[in-house]
Amino acid sequence: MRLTTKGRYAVTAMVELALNAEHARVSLGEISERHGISLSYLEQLFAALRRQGLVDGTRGPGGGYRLGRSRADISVADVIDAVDETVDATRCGGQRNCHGERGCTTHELWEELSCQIRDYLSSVSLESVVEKHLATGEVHILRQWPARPMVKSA
Amino acid sequence: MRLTTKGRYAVTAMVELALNAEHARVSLGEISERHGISLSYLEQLFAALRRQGLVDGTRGPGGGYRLGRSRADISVADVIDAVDETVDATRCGGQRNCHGERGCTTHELWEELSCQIRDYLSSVSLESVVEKHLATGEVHILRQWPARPMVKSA
DNA sequence: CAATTCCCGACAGATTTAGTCGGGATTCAA
DNA sequence: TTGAATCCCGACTAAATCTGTCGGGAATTG
Repeated sequence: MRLTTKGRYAVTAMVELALNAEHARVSLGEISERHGISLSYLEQLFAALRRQGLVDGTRGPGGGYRLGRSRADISVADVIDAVDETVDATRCGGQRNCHGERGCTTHELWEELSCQIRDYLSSVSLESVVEKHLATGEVHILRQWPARPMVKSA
Repeated sequence: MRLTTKGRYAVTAMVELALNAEHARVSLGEISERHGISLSYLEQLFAALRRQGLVDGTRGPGGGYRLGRSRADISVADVIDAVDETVDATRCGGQRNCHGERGCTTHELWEELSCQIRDYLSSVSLESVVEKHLATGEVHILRQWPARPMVKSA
């Protein structure tokens, strides 16, 4: 588990999606403008999120992204893992280190710490983040597009 | 708070120190050989740790590093912060982003998450790490040097 | 059709990581 | 006093990663 600005961007963007209603779409352009993240960079991040099934994109005007499943069902760890995708790199199997008979006990140790952090972040869902957020500050829905009207002719 | 291999190296090395008795010294050469980390890189990390008072170095044969204070009094967060030293970079003061009247609520949100991770890592002392480690695996003291004999003439 | 948006891959600059090198300074012991 | 061990320091470099750009394409809507 690594924590970088990349993960922060991803979580920020995912929270933006979570703030919207279940079926509303949010375009990357909106997120880009709102948070000053480059559109193409967002596209890269969302490509990874899409590969993990965390988001679901629709093309064309009025299109955009929405969460791939319920926001209660997506954890912060899911999001960070999706964009980081350094699967292990900590265990000693692939490393050339770890001399002596003691092996890599301290590596396992770090792995354990890493797991605990992951456990913690796995326990935080987008829903809980949103709720905490709503509790402290006002939020408005953001899109200008007609947001895929419920009744076609309305 | 960021989590990278740099922090992992630092924590690994600090645990190595914590595994030794209060007044025993461990040289960077030993740690370097044991974990396959370059000596000079370790020196850089320890320069940062020393600046924060987390370790205390002694030169000359039989010298080395020991913890700057009790291992119960050093948290994993202390160690990671010492080598990362990215003071903020998350808040919006220095950033050119955050358009619109909504400000950077999602930034604050991330900051909050980040704080929670930090809180968690602050609650984990080197001592607790060592204890957990001792509970699961065997450990031997590592130095070959006479380790600063208690009685000079013995 | 035109506009909007997702989608894709290659590229490039900046930053960070990781490591190298060459030299000190200090301490210990022979 | 000499030599070895070790910390200490700064500059430099190579590789990786982060962050962002560019140019194009495909799907959808109106």
